[in-house]
Amino acid sequence: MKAFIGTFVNKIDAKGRISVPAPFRAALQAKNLSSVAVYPALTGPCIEGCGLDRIEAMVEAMPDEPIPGVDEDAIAHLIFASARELPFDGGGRIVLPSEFLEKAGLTDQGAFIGKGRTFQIWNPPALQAAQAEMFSRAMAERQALVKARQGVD
Amino acid sequence: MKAFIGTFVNKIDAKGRISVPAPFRAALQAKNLSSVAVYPALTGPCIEGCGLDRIEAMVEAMPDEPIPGVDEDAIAHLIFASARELPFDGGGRIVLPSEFLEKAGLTDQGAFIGKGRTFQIWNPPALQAAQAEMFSRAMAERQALVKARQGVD
DNA sequence: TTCAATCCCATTGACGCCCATAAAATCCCA
DNA sequence: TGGGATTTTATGGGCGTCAATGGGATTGAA
Repeated sequence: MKAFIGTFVNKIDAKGRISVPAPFRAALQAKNLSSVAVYPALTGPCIEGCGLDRIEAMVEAMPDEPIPGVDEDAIAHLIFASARELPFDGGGRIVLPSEFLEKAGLTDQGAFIGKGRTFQIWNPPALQAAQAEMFSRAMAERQALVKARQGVD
Repeated sequence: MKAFIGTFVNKIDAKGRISVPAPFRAALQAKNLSSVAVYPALTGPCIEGCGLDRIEAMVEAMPDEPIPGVDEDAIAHLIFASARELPFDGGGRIVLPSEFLEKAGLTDQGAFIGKGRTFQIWNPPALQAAQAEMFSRAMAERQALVKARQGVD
């Protein structure tokens, strides 16, 4: 399976259009998809996307019960209800609805980042800040591990 | 499995191209790969690379849940999002994106060093300095061991 | 009719692909 | 074993293609 890998910053034009990076399109077209499914991310101030097939797989994976559990109901609201299918235009672009632009604080540029099975679209400065913090946290934990080992040896 | 072994210093031309050492290419072509996956190293001022298969294996190994954990999310950001797939040209070269050149302080030369399952690309002087420091630290620990033994004997 | 969404076409600039050269390593045979 | 021939590698440069982007035309709905 082709994964979503890499970071690509593209422009958002006056019509709200943005080019989906060619590698991401290729990954989707390998599954005969000509659109992306997009929904607000649950992990940060950005929007998340994937192939429609993954959404449908999530539906299949949900238990089908007369009275859904609280978590299932929440996921249904947060993902299924909030998701939109955005088809590519001839140039490989999608039109971002205004709700999504607002949710992610997008104005003139959008940063596509691959996250494996999914990708996200960020406001570039916000992405910078979020990743810088993750990086320093990772370094700090590495230091903590080194320190812990020193106590052991 | 063929490992990445050895050190090779190659030129970076005006287009940002650099030849991947033939032994490394051979290791990748043994897996039918015609590209490398490259990402900023978490351990030092250099960039790290491997076959795309290794990245995709990491993707497969990640749990596929609607709401990822904080650690999974961080890995996705620091590896998947930060990685780029760089295909070989006819001569076995890759073009290094400017983010990577900056991250590793690369200008006119790059030093490929094999690290087993992965390899790294360094600014040659920075590599010298880092290796010298590792060497002296190893020697210092050796001295400490010698001293400890003296107390025992 | 007016607005919005979708489709189509044009531009341009980057990137992939090709070939050409030179140096180095390897091979082969005397 | 030595020297020449051949292959592989590293590197430079040019050209064509495709991706990203902008703008206009067409369709459909309010």
